[in-house]
Order: sequence, then structure tokens, then C-alpha cells
Amino acid sequence: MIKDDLITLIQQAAKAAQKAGDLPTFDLPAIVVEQPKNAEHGDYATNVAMQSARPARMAPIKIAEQIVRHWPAAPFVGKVDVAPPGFINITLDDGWLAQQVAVIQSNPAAFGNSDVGQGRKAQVEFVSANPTGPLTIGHAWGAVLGDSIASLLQATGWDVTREYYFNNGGRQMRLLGESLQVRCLELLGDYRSIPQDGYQGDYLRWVASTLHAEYGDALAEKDVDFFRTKAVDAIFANIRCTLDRLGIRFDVYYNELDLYETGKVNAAVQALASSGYAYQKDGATWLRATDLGLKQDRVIIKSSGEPTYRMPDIAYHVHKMQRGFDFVVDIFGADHHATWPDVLAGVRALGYNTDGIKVIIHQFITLLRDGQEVKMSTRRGEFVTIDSLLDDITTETIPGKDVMRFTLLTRSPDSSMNFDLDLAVKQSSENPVYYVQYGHARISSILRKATEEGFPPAAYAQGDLSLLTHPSELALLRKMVALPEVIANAAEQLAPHQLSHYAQELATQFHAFYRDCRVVSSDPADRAISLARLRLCEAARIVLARALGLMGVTAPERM
RNA sequence: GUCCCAGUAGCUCAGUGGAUUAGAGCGCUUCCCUGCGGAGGAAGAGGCCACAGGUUCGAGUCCUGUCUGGGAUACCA
Repeated sequence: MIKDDLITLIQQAAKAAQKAGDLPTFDLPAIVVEQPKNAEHGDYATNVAMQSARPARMAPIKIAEQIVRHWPAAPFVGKVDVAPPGFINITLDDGWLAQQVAVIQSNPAAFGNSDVGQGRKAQVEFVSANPTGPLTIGHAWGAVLGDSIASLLQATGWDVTREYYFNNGGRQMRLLGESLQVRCLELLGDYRSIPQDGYQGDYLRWVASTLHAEYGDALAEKDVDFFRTKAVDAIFANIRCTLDRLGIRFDVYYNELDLYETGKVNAAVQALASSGYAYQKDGATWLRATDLGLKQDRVIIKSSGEPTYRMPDIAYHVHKMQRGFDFVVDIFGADHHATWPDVLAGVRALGYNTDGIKVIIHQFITLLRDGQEVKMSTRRGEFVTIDSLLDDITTETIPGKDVMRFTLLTRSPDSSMNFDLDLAVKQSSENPVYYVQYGHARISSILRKATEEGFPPAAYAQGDLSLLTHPSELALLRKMVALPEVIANAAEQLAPHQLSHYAQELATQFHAFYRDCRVVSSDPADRAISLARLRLCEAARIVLARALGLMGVTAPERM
């Protein structure tokens, strides 16, 4: 990583200056290297001299000058300048930049990856919707976030498990079974009403008609458990299908029932009791959360003897720890933000360190249709499914998931976004994702054209990269070379939306290069530069495809 | 009431305490097809970064308060 290398160089320079007596002896501050907005200030800058002014008792600009004077040689550094009031500006070496094309080409599938994970086990839990109905727009953000975060972790060396946690037992599911039963009996001419808090959506009618075709009048004899199982099966099949359309594949579907059946919930309850973190009051069992740094104690076993949702969640997270995950990411909607501290407190009470568990809370999407807010409810059967939106925004050449994923990955999870359905459908053809994909398709087209014009890959494989000196070529190279840092930052901050912004900037730089630099030229005198630029194009295509790939967006060769 | 997240261009959103001009897309106004894909490019209009204080050499970014919106405040999940 360039930034890390720079930090090392800065430290070496400062220490050398101290050793030479050009700088007083003092402890260097933590070195911050940033990328200036203004290109005139170089590719990287550090404020270390300003931060050292006080401990060194010296003017920042003087400190900067001494650091630069003792700067060690490094192939990737082209220029080091001092600028008032004490910035050190670093510019990458043009020749080195051009050579990076070869580096990228030598590693097309993994350029930009790093190894901070070192093969350790990470788990990303996301979606985790109970099978009570189809996946809705409300689930989309978590789905896309989770999958891309998982991809980022894989790219940074983690051994990642994508996991979906669900519950197919309990009251909610019994109501689902009863609701399906009502729909089935309807088909047999026996009309009843959906139970209180039952599920009124049409999708249960479709399940019912399938069952009716298979079982006929025998449905009248079936019990609620039968309907519950059938409902869950059908809905899960639908959910998996939707996930598949989004390009999401889970490694593990973990069922809450397993926690009970294998005694894990019970074991956790016992352990909490013997640890003293659980106590009895008003006939219920409480978690002494106030002793764990939280505001109030919480019920974990109701006076009815049933555990609250917190209890299996605690047992589940203990199980995650026991499975040896070094890093766990949970992705929840804003409605869960109050619950996870309790769960983590419970896990801590059982003696586990929860520092490795990160919770990403994404805000809600406000849906608008005809300018009105659409309130969704699975129970009432009022919702907009992911499937239906995908249908609306899919085009002949580009799957709808590209638009959906890219759009969602443009926003920070903290922002509560408005999503206008009419606008989304109408404007999907103007979505920025196409701008990026167009860049990829354009490069692919150039490479195809090159082969036709007598510049096949074998011809440009050895193109002379040192010919890449045009400002637009260098600007493109700078952006390409930034990918490793973008991936590392996005992974560290669990913020995949940085990828979409990067991809747009990269596409912009490519379009500028295309405008300024003729690639395939018929003039024999241009042959050498054509070969070099074809290599650059190929490398740019690789980088663009990687950025898109991490977002789960396709990189089309034609569109 | 208390807690969490937000408030940046007409709209949807980026923005890692830094360096005279705060960015992108969409929308709007003008331009650019006698050579590789115009789903592109060039230029322009459009902002008291919600408001008020504070910290700092330096604040859209940190702290406090106010206002507005969303979420949470269960022996529901």
C-alpha cells in the first residue's frame, strides 16, 4: 500500500534528520498521510511537520524542510515538496505509474487485494428475514450491503462466511400457518377470516392454489403444522430465488430452532444464572445489564417460561464465537439499534470478548409513490417486493440488480434515503451505473477493434509502457493505482459505498483519456504508442471490472 | 421525556480536522459526430454545508444547545 510505504519513508526521514542533528529529538506523532483535493498539492500530503511543531519547538516549515532533506530514495516517489505552513507534498513518479500497468495485468483477478485478514475467519450475517413473506425493498439495502461487505473482506484476506439467520418456529410462524390454512380452506368453499395479526398478503393465496392442485380436498384434514411447514417452504423458495436474482449466495442458513434443539439456549441461560448476571424478579428471569454498562436490566425469560428474543440471539452469538470467527459483522435495520447492545452484553457476561463483533445499522428507505410515502407491512400484505422492482428496471442487456445494487451502494448506511419508485423506474436508464458500465463496454470495444485492426493481445502484450506520459494517461493511471487503498479503506470502515464513487471517478478518467488520446491508430508511426495505450486500456478494464465485481455489478463487454 | 441516525445545489446523495474556487449524478442553458461505442465530451446557471454558540493555527467535518425529519424506547421479533 502506497500510503503505508510513505509513512515508513516519513519516519525514516525524520529519524535520519534527528540522528544528523538537524531535528531535535522528540517522539514523532502518529503520521497522517492524506490525499489532497487539489492536484497541485501532489498525490499525497502529510501534516507531520505541523503536528511536530510543538514537541520539536521549531517552525513547521523548518521541520518539513529537514524531513525532505533526509528523504530516502524510493522508486515510486517522483517529487517531495514543502508548502506553507508546513505541508509535505508527495508526487508519484510518472515512470513508476506507467509500469503499474504490468503489475495490474499480471494479477487481473486480484489486483487491489491485500492480506490484513491473513486467512482468519470472518462472518457476515445479513438479510436474516423470517420466512413470513417475500423479500421487500426494506430488505434490499441490508442484502446489498452485507454481500458487498463480505466481498470486501474476502478481498482483504478474510475467510468469509455469509450467513442468514432465521426463525421458523414461534407465534409468528404459527400465525403464518393459520393464515395459509384459511386461504386453503377458501379454495374448498370454507370461508373463515384471517386470524388477528395474521398474514393477509396475496402470496399465501398463490401458495394455497399450488397446495390445492397437489392435495385437493385432503387439505381439509391437515393441521396447522402442515400449513406452517408448507408456507415456510414456499416462501423460502421465493426468497432464495430473489437472492439469486440479486447475485447473493449464502454459505449458511442458520435456524433459530437449532439453538433450542441442541440445548444452546438452555446452556446460555444456565451459564448466565451461575455467573450471577441473571436474576429472578416478578416471575421472570432478568439479565443484569446494568452491571454490564447498560442503562436497564432486561427480561430474558418471560414469566410464562418462554425466552424473549434476546435469549436465542445471545446464544446465537455465543455460538458464533464458539465457531471460531475472529470477526463478526451483523447488519441490521435501524429498528434493531436498541437491541444489539443487550445481546452483546449477554455475550460478554458469558465471558466472551465482543470487540470482534461489529454491528452495521442502516437507516430505513422511505418509499415514495405518486409523491406519497408508502408504508410497508408484511402482515397486512402491503409491500413492494424486490422482485417486482427488479422486473421494472431490468433492460435487454443489463440485469435490474445492477441498478439496484449500484444505487444502494452510492449511499452511506447512515443516511436515511428517499426512494421514489416512479422516478427509479423512469430514470433507471439514466442511472450512474450505466456510466461506469459504459466505460467498461467502451474499453472492451476498443480492444475488440484493436484485434480487428491488426493489434491483437499478443502484439501489445509487450508494449512499451514508458511511452505513457500524456497527462490524461497519467491521471488515469493515478486513479487505477488507488484501487488497493480504496478496497482497504472500504473494508476497514465496512463502507462499500466508497466503491461506487471510486468506480465513477475511474470511468471519468477513462473517458477523459479516450477523448485526449487516440488508441488504435492506422498510422504506422503511431504503432508503438498504440501498443502501450492498448495495455493501459486493458489494465483500466481490469480495474473497472474489479470495482464493479466487488459491488456485485456486472461488467458488460457490450451494452 | 430519554437515546440513536440524519439535515450539504431544484431532486437524490458523496465529502478521511487542513492549504484562496465545497463535489457527483439527475434535471436546466449553450456547444462538440469528415478516425477507436454520443449510455460520451466541453462550458454554464444553481450553496449563509438547518440555526446559534464553542474548541483549534484551521471546522461541512469535533463539542454543546435549539429546530426539523426518521428510528428506538415491551415479559413483540
